[in-house]
Amino acid sequence: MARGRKTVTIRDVADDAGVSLQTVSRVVNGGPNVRPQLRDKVRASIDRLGYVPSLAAQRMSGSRSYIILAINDRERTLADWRERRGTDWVDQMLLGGILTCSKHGYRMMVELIDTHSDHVERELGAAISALQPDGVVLTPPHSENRLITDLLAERGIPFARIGSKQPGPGIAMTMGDEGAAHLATSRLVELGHRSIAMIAGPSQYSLSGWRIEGWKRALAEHGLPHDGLLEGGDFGYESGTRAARALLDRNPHLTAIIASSDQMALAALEVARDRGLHVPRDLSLVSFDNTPIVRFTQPPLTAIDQPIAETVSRAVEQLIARAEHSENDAVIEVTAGLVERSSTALAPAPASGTA
Amino acid sequence: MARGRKTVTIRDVADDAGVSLQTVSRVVNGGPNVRPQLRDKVRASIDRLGYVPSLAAQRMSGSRSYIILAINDRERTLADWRERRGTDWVDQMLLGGILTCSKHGYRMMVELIDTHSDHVERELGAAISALQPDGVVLTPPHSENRLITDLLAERGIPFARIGSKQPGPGIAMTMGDEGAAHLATSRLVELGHRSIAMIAGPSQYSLSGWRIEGWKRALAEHGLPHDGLLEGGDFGYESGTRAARALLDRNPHLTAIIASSDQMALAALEVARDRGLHVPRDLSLVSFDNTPIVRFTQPPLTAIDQPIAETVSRAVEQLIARAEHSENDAVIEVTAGLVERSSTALAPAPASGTA
DNA sequence: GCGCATGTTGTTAGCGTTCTCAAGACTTGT
DNA sequence: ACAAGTCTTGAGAACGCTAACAACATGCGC
Repeated sequence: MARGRKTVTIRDVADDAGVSLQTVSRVVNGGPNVRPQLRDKVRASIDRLGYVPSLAAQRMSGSRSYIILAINDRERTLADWRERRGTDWVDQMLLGGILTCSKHGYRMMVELIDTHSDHVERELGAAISALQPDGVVLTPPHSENRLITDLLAERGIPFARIGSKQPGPGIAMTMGDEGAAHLATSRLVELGHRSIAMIAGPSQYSLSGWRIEGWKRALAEHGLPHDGLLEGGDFGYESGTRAARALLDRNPHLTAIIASSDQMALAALEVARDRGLHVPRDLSLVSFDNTPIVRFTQPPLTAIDQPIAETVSRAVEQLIARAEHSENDAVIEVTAGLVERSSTALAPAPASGTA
Repeated sequence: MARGRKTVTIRDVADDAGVSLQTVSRVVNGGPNVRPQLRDKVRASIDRLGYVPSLAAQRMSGSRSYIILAINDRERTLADWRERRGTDWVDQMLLGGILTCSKHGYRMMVELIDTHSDHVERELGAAISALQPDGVVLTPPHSENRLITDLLAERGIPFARIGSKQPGPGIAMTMGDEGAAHLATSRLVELGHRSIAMIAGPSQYSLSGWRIEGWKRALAEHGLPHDGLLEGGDFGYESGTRAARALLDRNPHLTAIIASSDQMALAALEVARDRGLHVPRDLSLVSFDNTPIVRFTQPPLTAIDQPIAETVSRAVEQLIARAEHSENDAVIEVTAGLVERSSTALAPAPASGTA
């Protein structure tokens, strides 16, 4: 029982079409020098027999594995998952990646690796040795981990660092964090806000820094101060609560907060509600990420849309190009947009009498 | 440049340890008859050289590929993704799968396939031929597609059908839909509700039917009617709006709705708000899925928690067991729990004077 | 001490593909 | 019409690993 019908191999096709293995291989791979007549005959055999080359065999003999590996932070992923926060990285990245891979005849595989562990190298090395991927996509906070990038560079595997601006080795891809923060801040200024705070992400993510820069730059352009208006968080809900409280305690005239993640924005929304502040009448709120959650809060949140899927998709395309004909490293910036919903509004008229 | 350091192969280890290839292979695969002394020596060489067997080579020569393939519905996945609904299947399933796979030395690969297309067979056949997975996880609505299950059965590949109760071929795994619906309904009855409606999922998913059954059974147990209290949806937001409106129009005394997806529950929440009905004071709401979204709505929704990750995890374990030593098919039921939040409350006292 | 089971190691032959190189068929310029 | 190329096809090796078997050591009962 359960005997699988024998697999159709290239040899079966060759026999069926009356040609050599090599000719079939050439047809399959779009080889250049095959007579049209023969090519059609071989194609017919392939269709009739339902032949599909074995990925493993292709990897064995050829130079490519047709596999792109996507590396995620295990710790963060698992935390997100267990606590049922939106695991936005994973699904957006996976879908963007899978689609683009399959468009080019590649496959995407996801690997979870601990950043904090001492054996990042071992874990990554093992994955690479086992899979021998043609390219690797690194997500923060792996993107700027020297141990990782050095290892990949040494092995000569093309890789893309999502959320990094450092030129080479590897392709650096950013999602316009500085510009996005600047955009959000400017928009708030436009709405009349003069005291605009930021809840930043953890400093080990460079994008946290860029967002702070964008925010500061926008404030500076309008001659607004930023002292006491910055709090740090770890992207998680609880840290958002802490940060929002601290900001509101410290700045009685605060009218707007930009949070570096949806979870922290949600927390800020809750803090505002607790204190009887109406969003957006009393306090405007902008978040980063634009995960599905923020459309269904009350009010729905204005958010910077992180184009994760698109970024990964473009990263994959770059990697495949490098796998097939070697190209140079690059720094690529995808721009993020602002999706205005109902958590932002004109700044309240300054309470002239108070404090 | 960019020449990768040559890969460490089993031969390098063999030479280093002064043994034959086969001995190394035995050590790597935990073979039974190797002298401890030699085994340690080989292990030392493996560690020193950082050897990890090539998956492709293992697949080529051995009978296993160490790959589990997870099949998702492309259409639904893409729709969810584009519209930024929570792509709950994908990430929960992926994470549950990846973790369990890697625990056993396997890898999980995700494939998106169109159910509606006429060439499901071709798409799936291609994936199987290329990857030659040791097991396949099918998610609804693929789980009961004869074309797919027949193909897998014929090829002798173990597979698990998530969301199916039909015994064999393949492992059938359900997430206790009938029981969960019964539980939610009973709980509402307990809270004093007498008119409890359901917004069901599309009929092509058998779980839609089971949920309806559980709901009806609970109602019947308490002598409550179900006429006019059922509406169908497609799991999406818009369909939920339509269904909720129809239910409220038709049943003036309606005090509770169970929705077969979070999106539809969200829609119902919005419809209630539009009509000036307070949730949960005037209307109780229970949803299915318990995706991250429902924790942050106002009020947070009571929801049936679909243990997707756990189910997939168990499915993977079953598949691996079958890949290694053949076992019989099975029907496995994982039970879903009810997470009570603030969208459910005691039924309002019947408005005695009205209609 | 002999025969035989059992434990341990090595040898050989593939797995399905692509790469390299060589050989034959067909052009082309003169 | 002939040499020199170009296009087309095929043969054989190689990729890294495991399965199957062969060979040798070791232990045991008698």
